[in-house]
Amino acid sequence: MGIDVDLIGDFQRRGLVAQMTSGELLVEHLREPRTVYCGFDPTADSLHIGSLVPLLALRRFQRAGHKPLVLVGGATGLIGDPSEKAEERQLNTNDTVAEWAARLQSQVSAFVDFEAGVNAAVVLNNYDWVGQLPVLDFLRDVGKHFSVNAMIHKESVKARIEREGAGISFTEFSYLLLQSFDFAELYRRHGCTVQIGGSDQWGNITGGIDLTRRLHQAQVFGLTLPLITKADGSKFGKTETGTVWLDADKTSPYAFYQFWINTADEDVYNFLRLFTFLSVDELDEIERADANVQGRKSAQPILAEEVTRLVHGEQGVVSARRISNALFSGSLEALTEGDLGQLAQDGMPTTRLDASQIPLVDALVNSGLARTPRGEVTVGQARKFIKDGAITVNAERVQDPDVTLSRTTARFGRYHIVRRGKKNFQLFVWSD
RNA sequence: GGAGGGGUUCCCGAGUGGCCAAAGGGAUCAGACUGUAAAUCUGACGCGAAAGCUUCGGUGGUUCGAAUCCACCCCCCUCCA
Repeated sequence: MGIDVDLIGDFQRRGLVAQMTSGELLVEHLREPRTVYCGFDPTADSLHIGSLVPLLALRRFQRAGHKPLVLVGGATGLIGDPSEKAEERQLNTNDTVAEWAARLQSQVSAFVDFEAGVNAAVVLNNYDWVGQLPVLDFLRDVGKHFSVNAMIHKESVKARIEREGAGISFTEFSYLLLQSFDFAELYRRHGCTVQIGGSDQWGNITGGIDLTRRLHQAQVFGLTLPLITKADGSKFGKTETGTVWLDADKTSPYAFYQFWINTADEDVYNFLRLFTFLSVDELDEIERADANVQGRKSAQPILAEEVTRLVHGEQGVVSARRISNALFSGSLEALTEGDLGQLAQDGMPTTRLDASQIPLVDALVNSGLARTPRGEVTVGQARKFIKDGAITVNAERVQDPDVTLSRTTARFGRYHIVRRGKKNFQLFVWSD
């Protein structure tokens, strides 16, 4: 397999480079097949879309002929990276972190290729080399190479020291040493010479570069990826329902697809560059074509399909698209009994009903549709939505707050599709 | 240690005895328009169907009545030492 010597050029054209060490040397270095790593700490039971750019970047390296190491931070996750938090974090228990680490291992595996021969991916857990490390060895062999004077000037540490009422514990302060040691250790064990990560990882990466030079007299490299920003300044990756997770059980493929299809025009071409493998030329073509389109741009559906396919596979795309088409094409009446059953299968938000009837207000509350702007679910909000004309039952607007849902009004005696606002749907299924 | 300034509803920020559930802006949600967009316009925005109930750092007090006055306490900021 040949090496794509223009990998960094492609990264730059996509806007995927925040910082990199010795640019010229790195480009030169990547003319040969190399081993590159990126770490993911288990801070939750799933990664979210914030980790997507680094994951895909690893895959870009692999496609260019390099060998990706995906590091799950079973050890570092026990400590907590101060660069990710404005305040000292609560430590999670060993069991919790171990369980999360195991989950992440299988999750990240979907993003790289293990059958690629010489540059097949490897998933590692840094607990394997840090977990049993004698503290005295660590302090003498690793700690000796770090200057506290320099460390307190690192961005992440400085912010915490200067922040009123926050501070930083020795535990988190030493995070840098652990991650630096990872890089040195991956160099020693796997010949890994490149580390990538989010832009907040720059300090941790350069720490590893320095340590590797001191321990092994070797030149290794680092590259950070940009923080994803939106044109309107709001935070990327959040919806009114919360974080967009990669785990299908936490964020369904349908919800995931919807997140992307709702991308603003001002962001969508940029996101296509960051989150898909379509070539820059193809993307330019899409943008050019869209410029002449008056209505719906073609970019959002492309983005949604590409990213959903990467995360949830072809099946995820098919079901997400099936639900989306059913709900947003405006022809709910056309759905057959089989279609409705499929929607539930596909992971459309569903509530099961046991009684023979239920007041619409209660249904809105039980399903969580009656969510106030503040995030609470109340009866009052349910009534308000109905009065405001925000509620639709089986495609018909309902404005009487005393309406009751029953089997007799259900489609095929089983289904009610309730919509709140423009794009919040809930499928109610009456049990047999 | 001394001298000032301040803590108001998700955020910013008015309000200094009743007309205050508390101006205005932002965020959010909904309606109209539209492309499941942006911009714009409209409405909602403590809880409650309502009566009413609970809010203005905390605890007490004055008063017919307090976010507004008094006492003490907690926290933040600025300046001086």
